[in-house]
Amino acid sequence: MTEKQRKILDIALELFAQDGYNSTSTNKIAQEAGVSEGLIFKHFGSKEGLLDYLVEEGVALMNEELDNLMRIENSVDRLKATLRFPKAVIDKNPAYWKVQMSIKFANHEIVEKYHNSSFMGKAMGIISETFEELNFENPQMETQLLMQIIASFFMSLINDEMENYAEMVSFLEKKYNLI
Amino acid sequence: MTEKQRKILDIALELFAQDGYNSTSTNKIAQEAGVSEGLIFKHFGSKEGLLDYLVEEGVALMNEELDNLMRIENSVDRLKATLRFPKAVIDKNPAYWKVQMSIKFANHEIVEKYHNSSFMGKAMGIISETFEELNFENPQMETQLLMQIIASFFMSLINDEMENYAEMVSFLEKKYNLI
DNA sequence: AACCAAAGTGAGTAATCACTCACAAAAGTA
DNA sequence: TACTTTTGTGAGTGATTACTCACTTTGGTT
Repeated sequence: MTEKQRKILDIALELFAQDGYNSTSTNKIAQEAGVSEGLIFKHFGSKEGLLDYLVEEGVALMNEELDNLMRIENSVDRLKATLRFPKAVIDKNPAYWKVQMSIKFANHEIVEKYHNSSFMGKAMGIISETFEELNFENPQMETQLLMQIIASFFMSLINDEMENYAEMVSFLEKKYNLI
Repeated sequence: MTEKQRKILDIALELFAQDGYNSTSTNKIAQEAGVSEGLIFKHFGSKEGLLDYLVEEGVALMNEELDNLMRIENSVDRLKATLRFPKAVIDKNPAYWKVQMSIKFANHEIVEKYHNSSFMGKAMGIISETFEELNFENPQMETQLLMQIIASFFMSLINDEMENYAEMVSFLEKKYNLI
């Protein structure tokens, strides 16, 4: 990976997150990266190829975080960490998830392409296992509900719409009897 | 409102919902509506003016639905109806909410403009009042959590990602002791 | 030094975009 | 009927878009 190649990716990620994929021109990316526009296409083939690369990086990051979560042995601690997961992940790399969200609703064809490589399955596995270990009455529905809640937290955090995240976490900890 | 004016709105709503606002050209709207492209601008000023009109219609629809919800006297029944609210609303007019979601993440400037006219405040008022009437221990946090859950349901339903909505509703009814 | 593949350039291109405008048809209104 | 207003047309425009291509520069190998 060349220095300029990395620069293109970094600037593209920043601009995609800030202005959206569709509203960011390859011309602007080239200018801000201090690079000729042609180089983008030499390296990534197309604008969508550039997005592909960034999405893959995001997926890799998310899988890493999920692996860390999975490694927590104690079920109670794992569930606690799961509740804190959205904020922890977003604080590390907000741009990747802003891009993911912006394409999820705007570009239907592109979303279809990425849908398979989703990490939802892995996340569901972790949560499901946790609720089973904790002997919840209906682990499947508990899993599905918590997945919804976490997804919603992701969206709110990306839009800076959740000031009292910590309070919400401790509220949920009480509900789940984790004290 | 002219016949052609209504036709433009209907087609625009359909195409915005299907392909997204940015990916829908005024040319295509005109063609599918059987109307000259100029007429769109004569009636709505700009492409964004057309979107404004549709968003206002959506806001009016949502406020109507919220008023209906508010009119339910019995707290238990109102909370039950609140849980069914997302599916009930989306089943009636899916296109409006697909458009709302697609612009929420793609067009940052446009979102800012609509953010004030949000009906979130009204929804929060209804739910908050319900939890207080039902003597929940922490009505504020309960409200915020349920708002998140409902928002998540909206998103999942729009993307056709929730097959067992009914099961989820009855699961939540048990959780909230509504049986 | 001679050579070559990869990295990098930047002017150019065809397509698409939202939007304009001079004009025509239709619909009131008197 | 004579008029004004509203509704409607469609060719045209400048700006922007993603992408191409002929070419140059750079870095490493023999």
